[in-house]
This record gives sequence, structure tokens and C-alpha cells, in this order.
Amino acid sequence: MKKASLSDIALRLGVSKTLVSFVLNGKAKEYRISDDICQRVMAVAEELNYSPNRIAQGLRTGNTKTIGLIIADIANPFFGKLGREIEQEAARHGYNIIFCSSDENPEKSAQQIAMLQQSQVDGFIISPPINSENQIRILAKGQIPFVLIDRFFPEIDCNHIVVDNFDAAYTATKHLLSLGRRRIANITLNLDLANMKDRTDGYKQALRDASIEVDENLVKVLPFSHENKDVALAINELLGKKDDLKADAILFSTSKIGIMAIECISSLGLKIPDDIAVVSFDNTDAYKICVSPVTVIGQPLKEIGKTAMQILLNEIKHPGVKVKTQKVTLKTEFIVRKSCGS
Amino acid sequence: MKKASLSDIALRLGVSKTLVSFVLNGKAKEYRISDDICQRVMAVAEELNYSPNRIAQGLRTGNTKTIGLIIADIANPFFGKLGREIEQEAARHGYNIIFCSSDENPEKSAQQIAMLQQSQVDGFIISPPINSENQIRILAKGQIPFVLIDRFFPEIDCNHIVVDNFDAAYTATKHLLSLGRRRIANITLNLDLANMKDRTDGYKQALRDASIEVDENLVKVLPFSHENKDVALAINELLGKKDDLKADAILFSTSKIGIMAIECISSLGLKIPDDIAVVSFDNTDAYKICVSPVTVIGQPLKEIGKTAMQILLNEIKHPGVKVKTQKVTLKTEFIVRKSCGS
DNA sequence: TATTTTCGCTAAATCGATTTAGTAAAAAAT
DNA sequence: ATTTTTTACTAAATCGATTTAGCGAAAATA
Repeated sequence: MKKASLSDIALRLGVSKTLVSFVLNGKAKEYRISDDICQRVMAVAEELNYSPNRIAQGLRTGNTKTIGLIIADIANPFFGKLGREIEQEAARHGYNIIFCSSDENPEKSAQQIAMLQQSQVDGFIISPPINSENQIRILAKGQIPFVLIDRFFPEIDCNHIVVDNFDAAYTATKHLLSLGRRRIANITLNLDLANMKDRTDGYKQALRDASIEVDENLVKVLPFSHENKDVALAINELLGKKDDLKADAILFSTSKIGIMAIECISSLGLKIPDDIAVVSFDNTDAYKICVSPVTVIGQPLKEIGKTAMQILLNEIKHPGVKVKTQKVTLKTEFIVRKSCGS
Repeated sequence: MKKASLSDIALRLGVSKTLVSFVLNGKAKEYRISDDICQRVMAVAEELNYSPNRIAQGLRTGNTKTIGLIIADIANPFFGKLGREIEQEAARHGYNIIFCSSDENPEKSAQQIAMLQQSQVDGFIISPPINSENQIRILAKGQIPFVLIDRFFPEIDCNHIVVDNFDAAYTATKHLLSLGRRRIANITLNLDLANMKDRTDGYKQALRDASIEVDENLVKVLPFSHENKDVALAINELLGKKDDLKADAILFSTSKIGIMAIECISSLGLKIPDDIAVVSFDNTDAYKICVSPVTVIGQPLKEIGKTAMQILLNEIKHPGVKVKTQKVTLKTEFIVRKSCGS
């Protein structure tokens, strides 16, 4: 007993499938189908347990009600939570999400975009890796709507939703300064990513505004796919020196870095915040139950996800109507815990 | 300039689209298309930047190369990591993943299954919520292959991959006993979930085997969608008593519970492991940098995800060939850290 | 009564692929 | 020289919906 199709219903009632389609799409009135037939179509649809084939609908209408989501790694709680919000908003409008983890690898993301285009997704939400400018530029010339999240390329004019990274890092750094820290370090990722660069820029500006010279030795830029050993090296360079050269605080530009770093700091027998103060981007669970709960820059994940989806759905529903690109910058939330002392 | 179709290539070369299809599907030899034409088809395909429409393929062939994944919450790192492994294995075989978060809500999961069926997914991987037996039973009668993960229903004969929860909890409890703990508590979720029940059963058996009577006051079953206050209440009941009635150790049946509980314990000013020892299921990041890093029962997420996908793909590729249901039970890994003292 | 309008419905095209059945021309076999 | 086989290809059906154009009968209007 395989699935019933429109024709099955039509056949059973001796009517055309056009009629059945009209009835089941609520267009009975519009096409003045008689109430009697209407009832019977619905009854048979029920009886045969009919449910429309979205693939067939997709082929005919050109809308698959599917969105492609490309993020670095769905296992990373930051993207997981973002994905959740996006899913929720999508579901409210009958859309499904296909997710792809790019691992920050532009070849992968290019391949994933291609794959999703073949799958005829109605739109994309993308957190683009470094060196993916070209893919995004090509996408921008095409017809499929998309929104970038978390990062964007200043030179490409397209929808994006980001947070005010400069301001967030500035605030965090000022907080450390206000608590008397003077040798503040920053561990970050490849600065070609606009968001990472903004964070480090905000950090530097805060130092300058406090008349503290920026010491480039205190800025550790990790390689792309960073692991424990990279973080350990950075920590050693920052903390393994004589007292007056040592860092007395660190701003982590991502929680992945922060978690590995804190693990490392603990294993060196150092205490937070006594030996070293820390602040990190991203309000991840781990920071809440940490040795000394970590002061963080929380991102408005709910708002990012929801807004991205809303902009996307709006473009999908009004194709061709290129109003103008939506460039949204949201505020972060600075959450003070115990990792900076007082 | 819209996307090129098979017909566009055919038209351009003055050949049939049948031929084009054969060539592009590598069946040129089989249908003895001349090398010359073959070359030219490929050249034009390249020139027009042709890429097949998977929706059309899906409609014709009945395979969408899409898998539906239903888990409780993609934002939960446990499911996020699982999702990641599943995605990876799927991608290796050219399959995409549509994910749905059910929030452990059977109505939601029923609706999501229906939706995914309409989308003609080739298979499902599901972590079924309580009270979803009926949906799963119906699914088992249908034609679409599926695999359950993390939980299963003993009375339903279908593919599933779980871990040996009883054994894991037994081991963890014995570990606590060996360190001299005697009033060991367990905080868990609704015991209708087979996996949760097994965990608590394992815990109880370990106590009995050590000739310790099970004190039901030490087993706290949280409501379904548990929040901070529920956990706080449980912790208060366990630790807010006179010394000889107090718990001296707790086994958390999920990391979500554990994280909230540890936050709560810290805020009460209690020290782990001195005041209370803890062990938890799930080796989540948070536990690595915790006040005192938490001893955990790690689940083989990579293996669960990979195996589930492999079983599923195997069934998809050999439809009708119901070999037999695959019921896999994997071992967990007990990772000793500092949260139990020594 | 003749014409127009409304009513209730259907045929057929279409989306973009795959696949079965077949055909005309050339080559091989008789 | 005729038949058979092989070669190199094509027409058309199909998957399951949507949608345009239109048709015959009944009702309304002239």
C-alpha cells in the first residue's frame, strides 16, 4: 500500500485532479467547486491518508520550502544554538533546514553551496569562512536570496547580521583596565575574518584610549584549525615569562579558544582571577560552572537567528523586489562574573 | 540568465535529452554514444555551467538523497556532536541532512515526521521522545528506513543504536562506592525513557551489590522540560539536610542536569568533591574546565552517528531486503577526573 | 426566443530529470 | 543480394503536483 497521490483521489471520485488540487489547496470557492464535491474530496483524501508530495510541488512551483544553513560546525554550541533559533523561525513558516558544517574550509563551503543549489533550496543562511569572498560574490549575482551571519565581507554588498564586535571587545578591555589590569593579552584567530579583526581592533583601541601602548607580543593569533597544542603554546608565551613581562589578563576572541586556554591555565596550576584574569566572547555553558565563572560577552543568538530568517523569508516571498540589502549590527551583552577579580 | 537544464544542452547540440542524460550519467559506453558527441555534450554542459536539478531527479527516481534527523535539541552539544557525525557520514555518500528539534515533545516529533515524509526523505534517524511509541510503530510498518538513536522502545522491533546505560551507571556508582561514598544520589529525568531507566537501574544495582539499601529519597526524577528551579529544588532536598541524611555523592543522568546542578552547588558555597562528589553522563566541554573537572561517562558519539548512518544507508540502498533489524549496544568510556575526590 | 453570463468542471501543458521501447542506417553474416 | 546484427541514437512515458485555457450546460438577460 503505497502513498496516495492526487490522481488516486481523482480516480476514486471520477473527477479531475485539477479539481482535487483546487479543493485541497483551499481554492474551492475561488474556482466555485460545489460544496458536495468538496466534501467528498476531503473525505477521500482523509480516507486515503493523502499528504502532498513536496518534491513534486517543488518541481512545479519552484519552491522547495527548504533553507540551506552553512556554518562552521553544528557541534559548536555557538552555532548549535544559532541553528536552533533559525530552525524555530523557519518551522513557524513551514520551512525546513538543511545544515552543512564547513569547518571554516572554503573549498567545503563552495561544494556545499553547489550541492544545496542543486537541491533547489529557496535561500541560504551562511557564516562564511575566510577566502570564501568569491563564492559569496557569485551568490550575490545570482537569484537565490541569502543572509550572512556572524561574519561578512565589507566589500560585498549583501544582507548580513553581525554583532558590534569592536564595541564588545572595547567594553571588555575597559572592564579589565578598570580593575587595574595593565598587561592585557588577546588570543584570537586568523584576522582575515572581519569579526575577529574587529574584536582585536576594539581591544587595541581600548588600550590606546587608556594611554597604554599596544604590545604585539600580547596578541596571539592562532592558526585556523587550532588545537590544544596551539593554545598551550600561546598561553606559555603569555604566562611563562618574568613577572613584569607576563600578561595579567586575557581576552579570548572565541569560546573554543577560551575553553582550551582555561583548561591549560588550570593544568599549569594557575588560579583565575588571582594569577590571571580572563574575559571571553560567547556565553557558553562551560563558563557558567568554570573554576571561577567567566565574565563573557554574550551574543544575542536568538535575535541573530530570528532576524536572519525573517530577512531571508521576506526576500523569498518577494522575489525580484530587491528593496535594499539589510545590514544589521546587534549589540552584545556584557556579563560580569568572577574571572576578572574585583 | 537562469539555470541550464538537460534540454538546453540537447537543444544546443541538436540531440535528444535522452542522449545528454546518458552521457552526463556516465552511461555513454553502456548505450554506445559516440566519443565525438560525448565530448561535445560535456563541453556544452561545462559551458552552460550545468548542474542537475535534484528535485527533478528526486521526483523521477524516488530518491531525494536527503535524511531526516529528529533529535531533542540541536543546541544541546550532545545532539550537536551527534548531528555532526551523522552529517559527516551522510556527506561522504552524497546525502544531506534536514534536522528537526523535537524538544522531547511527541506532538512535535509526530508533526516533524509527517513533514519529512512529505519532503520524501530517504530515511530517518530519530531520538524518539517519550510517548512517541505509536509514531515509531507506524513508521516501522511503512517503507521508509529509519534508525533510532540514544533511546529505543524495547517492545518495538526496529533498528536502534544505544549505549550500555545500565553498565555505565553501574560502573560510575561502583567508582563512587570505592571512594567511600555511601549516600549516593541520582538526579534523572522521566523514567519512561528506556535509557534513563537503565541508568537508574544500573545505579541501584551497584548499590545493592554493595549491600546498600536503595533510598528512594536519593533518587530525584525531574519533570520533562526541566529548568534551573527544578534542579535547585532537587539539590536542596539532597544537600539541605542533617549530615547523616545528606547525600555525599550524586550521579547526574544527563549533562544538562549536571551543569545546572553544579552551578547550583557552587552558588550554595559547597565544594566539589569535598562536600559532595559528582559523576555525570556525557563528556561535555563544560566538565573539562569545571571547578573541579568532572568525572564522566563519555558516549561514543562518533561511533553512534557513523553506525546509525551506515545502517540507514545500507537499508536505503537495498530496499525491500529486510535482512533483520540491527540492534547495536555500544560501550561507554569512564573518564576519571577530580570531582569524586580520591 | 436568442444571446450573454455564470456555474462547475476538465484537458493538457509544465517543471527537469530518467528510462523503456524502438528506429533508421551502417556493418556483418549468409 | 538479402538478411541479420550492430551501432548510434530518439520519442515518449513517467514521477506528482500546479495552473492556464477552455468547454458544455444552466441561468440570466435582452
